[in-house]
Amino acid sequence: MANEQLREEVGGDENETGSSQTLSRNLNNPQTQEPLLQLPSLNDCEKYQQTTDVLDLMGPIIGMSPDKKAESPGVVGERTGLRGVCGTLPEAECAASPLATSLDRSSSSGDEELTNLNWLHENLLQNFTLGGPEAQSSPSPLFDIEGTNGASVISSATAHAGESVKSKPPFSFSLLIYMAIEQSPSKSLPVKDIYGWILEHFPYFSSAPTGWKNSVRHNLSLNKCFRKVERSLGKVNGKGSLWCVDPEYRPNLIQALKKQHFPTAHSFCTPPASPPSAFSPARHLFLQGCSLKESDIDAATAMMLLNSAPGHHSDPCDPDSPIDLSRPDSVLVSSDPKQDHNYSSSSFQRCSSRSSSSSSSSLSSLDEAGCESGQGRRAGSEGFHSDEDSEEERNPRLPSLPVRRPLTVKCPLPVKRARHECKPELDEELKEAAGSLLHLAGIRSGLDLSKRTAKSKKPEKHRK
DNA sequence: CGACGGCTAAACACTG
DNA sequence: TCAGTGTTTAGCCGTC
Repeated sequence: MANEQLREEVGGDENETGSSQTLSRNLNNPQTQEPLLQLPSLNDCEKYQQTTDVLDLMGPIIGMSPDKKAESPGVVGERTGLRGVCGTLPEAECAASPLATSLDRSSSSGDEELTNLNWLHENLLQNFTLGGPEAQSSPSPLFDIEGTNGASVISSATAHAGESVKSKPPFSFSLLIYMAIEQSPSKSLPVKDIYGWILEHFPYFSSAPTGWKNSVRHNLSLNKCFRKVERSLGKVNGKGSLWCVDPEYRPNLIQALKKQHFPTAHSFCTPPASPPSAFSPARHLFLQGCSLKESDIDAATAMMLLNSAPGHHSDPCDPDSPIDLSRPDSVLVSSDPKQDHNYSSSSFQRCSSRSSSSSSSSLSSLDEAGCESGQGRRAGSEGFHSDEDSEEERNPRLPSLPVRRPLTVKCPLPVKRARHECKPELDEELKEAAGSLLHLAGIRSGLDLSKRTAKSKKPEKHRK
């Protein structure tokens, strides 16, 4: 039940050829069957391959090939990369996305300005298709990150990485979980699949002591960002629940991701060679599962942002909309380092707090559809605290998920309407995304990487 | 120095 | 019975 509804919500049946068909649906205008996104030519892709590595960065996270999915034990092969872009967005809105149109323009304009935002957007969205049929059909290495050619990319990166492959990822468990969940088409994963995703993307854990699984579960249980969704009728295999990201905390997680601290340098991160040099290290991000530069995480962040913003128009009232970049209080990127660790900024709550009328989030829908989690949220202590933790929220046994969180800012508009009303703000979203992309491109001032120290520098184990 | 975030370990209960 | 899952507690470390 839960699964079915989740799948319905994300816009497609995951079965059958699932990925490709769903991707087609997401890519094509349902009315005209015209492609919503003009995919660049192969030549373009190859050109980009020569000039940037950012796609390599995005690949494993955003659009791993279905083949890879199948290989992954934990990650059920029911995701498509593009889902992340338009998965929860009505196709019509995807079609109306200024981003899509701008991409059309840019992809045909032949603009080779490396710092051109269109180019960046194009690159990113190209990469968003990595997991889709285009990825499968395209012989371009860009679209075959993990396929035949991708293997070489990976091996190449691994060769560069050396020991770093076994380095601890610079992400916190909550972020790992978040990424795993966000990468799932249904935006929810069982613990096992979360394990699988982490293992797949961060080989470090494959050789790490199993304690990390405990940590994952610990995070899921304690971190308020994650919510448990009963599989209920949909349970086909095994025990356990599905876990999803609480939409209310999604911005927090994204900010956390954006602000994640990283090791500043790693031996394998070879100096960039091509013009968009700042992209170069990004190649290794999720292939290494470690050793990121801050620009790398910005890339990841940009991915996440784009994953949920342009084209995937956020409805400020729709918790299902990952983030509304147009809202200044949504993806709040504070310059205050103190806030970097304070994910509980009330503005987040304001922006993303679900209204009772906007409980159309995947989770809320699930909840309303009868798959009551029955667990509400526990009194999370780890992760992202809400300033508005009410007594109700602290009561882990209150089953009223949809109204679990007190409302602070109401969205006066019904979901559907609000979506339309927000469209003029897409420019702002694009600007936001552009900012992230500029970060991604290394066009940022004063990378104070030196300020940041590796969180994972402490030796594994042996601590106690 | 304290608060806080994060990680790890452990214990326990529940469930398939 | 067992393994997986979920929860809780405790302690430690690093950062601010």
